[in-house]
Amino acid sequence: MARAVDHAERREIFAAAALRVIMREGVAGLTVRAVAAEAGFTTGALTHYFNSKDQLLIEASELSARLVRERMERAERVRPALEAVRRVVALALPLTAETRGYWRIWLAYWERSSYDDEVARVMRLRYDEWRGRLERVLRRAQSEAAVAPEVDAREAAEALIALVDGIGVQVVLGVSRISAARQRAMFDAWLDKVRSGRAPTHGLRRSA
Amino acid sequence: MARAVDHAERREIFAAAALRVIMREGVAGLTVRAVAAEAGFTTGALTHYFNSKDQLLIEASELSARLVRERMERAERVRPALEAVRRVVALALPLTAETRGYWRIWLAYWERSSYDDEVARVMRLRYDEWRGRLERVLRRAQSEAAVAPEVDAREAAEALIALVDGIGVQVVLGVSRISAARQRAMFDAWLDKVRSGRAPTHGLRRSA
DNA sequence: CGCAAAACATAACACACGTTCTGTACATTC
DNA sequence: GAATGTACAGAACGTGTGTTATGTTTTGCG
Repeated sequence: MARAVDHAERREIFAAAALRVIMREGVAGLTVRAVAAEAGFTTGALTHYFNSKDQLLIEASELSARLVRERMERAERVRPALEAVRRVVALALPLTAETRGYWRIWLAYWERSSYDDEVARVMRLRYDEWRGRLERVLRRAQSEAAVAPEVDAREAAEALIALVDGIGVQVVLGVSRISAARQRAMFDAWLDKVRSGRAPTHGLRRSA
Repeated sequence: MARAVDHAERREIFAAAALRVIMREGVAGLTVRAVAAEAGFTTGALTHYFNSKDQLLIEASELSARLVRERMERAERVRPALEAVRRVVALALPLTAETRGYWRIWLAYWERSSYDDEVARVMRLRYDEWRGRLERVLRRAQSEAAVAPEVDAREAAEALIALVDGIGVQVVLGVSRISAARQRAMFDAWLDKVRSGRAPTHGLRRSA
């Protein structure tokens, strides 16, 4: 036997390269040759770790999820809960260049999932996780009386996802330069609808 | 000379076929052979009317816009203006199977526009038209005192577009079965924020 | 009619793609 | 230090692609 390299690590290198290719040229530009070159290898190396392009596509998607998950979980634990809602959503909004890159990737996966069942299945898992996270933190905010008790947490989470997705799309398309401030304002307007009067979270402003 | 067929009509036949192919298999499945077969012709016929695939892609996009524009313009003229807002948005929401088909097409064009400059240019025009329409009808509603005067029509239009896009994405992905009723409820909740108190449009409920 | 141009069909072309196959350097185990 | 399987490189293969080139039918006009 002979093994000097970490198998999982190499796979992640290729997955990360795939994400960069998608950011630059879309899923249509995602070829095994392009990914291999981006990673600094040849197709022979890539096929040694992935025996199909579909596997690579899925693994890249899972990498992108893993990259944000840790930060999301940290933001979710913040107290008070209403501030956690703010931080979690702030991580999802395309406020930074990095997040805008992720939005381009997600848009690509959305398109593909509309006719690729395997990708659709993975996307569904991602959304369940995302909705669950929002639902959880909204419920916590309710228990702290920061969100009105008559609000249905599940429906609120779905509405919030729709808002965030809508903002993400417009920013990626560049159809209207929605500034970071405007993104926050749109989110705050939504949050105001949902909040109960006696929330003690006033004056808490986050950085960019 | 010899011409028995309407040139523009034939082009539209191919453009419509392209839309159907995109609906069924995404932009990745949009091949000149597939479109020609879908239209009941061969590639020779297609190239007689379009000398590049990109031209076909753009023309198909313009067809999809034209198909909804007429209905949009009709809905926009409805009075009172607040009801026009409702109808225009209802046309955009993925309430029917037909509209859901269009959403799949638009999603495909979004993805492509993130790395194809020509498609991005066309998409930008579409969005300007769409935002302009919403802005116009919202302003009219303001002049009828159905929307609060302090609302910025442009910003409100952008927020509304984000909401509609977000709903559209979730429905196309099928990540959460947002019913037609829920879609309307989400829109109504948004509209309530924007309305002034003395709007005379209560009790007016549209059909599905 | 005759003929020229339009409206197609069909085939060929060059290329890029995912996949597979073959070859080779190298680290590890005996 | 040979043996052996890993980690790659690089080329080849078959297929599907957009485009182009070459036919064949159809249609209007003098």
